[in-house]
Amino acid sequence: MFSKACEYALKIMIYLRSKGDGSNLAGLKDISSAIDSPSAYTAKILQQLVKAKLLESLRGPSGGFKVVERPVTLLEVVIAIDGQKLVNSCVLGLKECSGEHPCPAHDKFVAIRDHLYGVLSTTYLTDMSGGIISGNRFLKA
Amino acid sequence: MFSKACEYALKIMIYLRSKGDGSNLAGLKDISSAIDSPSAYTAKILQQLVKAKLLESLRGPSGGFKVVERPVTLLEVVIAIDGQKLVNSCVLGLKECSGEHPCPAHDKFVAIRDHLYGVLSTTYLTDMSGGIISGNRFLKA
DNA sequence: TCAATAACGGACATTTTTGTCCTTAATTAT
DNA sequence: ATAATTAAGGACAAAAATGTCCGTTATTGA
Repeated sequence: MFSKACEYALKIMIYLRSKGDGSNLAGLKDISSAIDSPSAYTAKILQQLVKAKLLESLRGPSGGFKVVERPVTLLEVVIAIDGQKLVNSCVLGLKECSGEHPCPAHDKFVAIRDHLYGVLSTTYLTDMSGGIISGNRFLKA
Repeated sequence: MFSKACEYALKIMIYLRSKGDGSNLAGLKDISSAIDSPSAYTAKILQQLVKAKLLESLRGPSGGFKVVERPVTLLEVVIAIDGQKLVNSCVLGLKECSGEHPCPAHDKFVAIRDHLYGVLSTTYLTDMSGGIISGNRFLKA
């Protein structure tokens, strides 16, 4: 469904939000250990999230990453890493698939896609971070 | 959502069903041109579908492929190529994600997954092939 | 000022997925 | 029988995704 990179990105964002909104930074090692991801690869994803303006970073000792102030949806994270394809492109891979020129699965999957889009676009990081803080949801095995 | 191979597989199956149930075979060249896929790669996928007992093949002149007699769902095709992961594994990639040990997105995605599973398991190739036969659904651009 | 720390960024390595090529085996029609 | 046709299957190639390494840059605190 999501690429590995996108799975990591979602976990990163949820984890960082669970650390609080304020000046509460987390560094690479902290993050990759919290979400159980390869550290160097995680660094690349953090960079992408900073470029996408979903994270802010500070260098130097006591530096790290934090989520931007405004509310962030899961959809923004997914699009930042995997692009629009999950939500836009034809499930059968047709270049052009629309009401005018539909693939055989078009209608059935419009409904699924709408459902997915609805969840991703209305679920905020804060909706996910509560369970992490209270300890009954998990970001690693 | 689906791998490229799985997209091809779904198109192959829908196309072959649209050719009729009987002794009406289609060969590799016919198929790969109908669904606009690389021929040699398509041959590999056809082999997988034969092994999965979703297709039968006949060699020699006037040979080719046809769908097995019984009704086949989209889910069977997806599982034959992409395995169980789309329907089973955690969207955030947790090894173990369940009601006992859920990821933060667990509940929201159970609903999406159920929706997807429902469509895949109740949609048959015949439901998709009608539009191809009548010419108002398409398998290539 | 200097050393330590942490993000940045480029190059490289590995693995998986996608795609190609070519030989072999089976079948049909001549 | 033989030639033509078609699927089967192995080996290889290219591309994309995932993952690693290492030097550079910015910042902090001593």
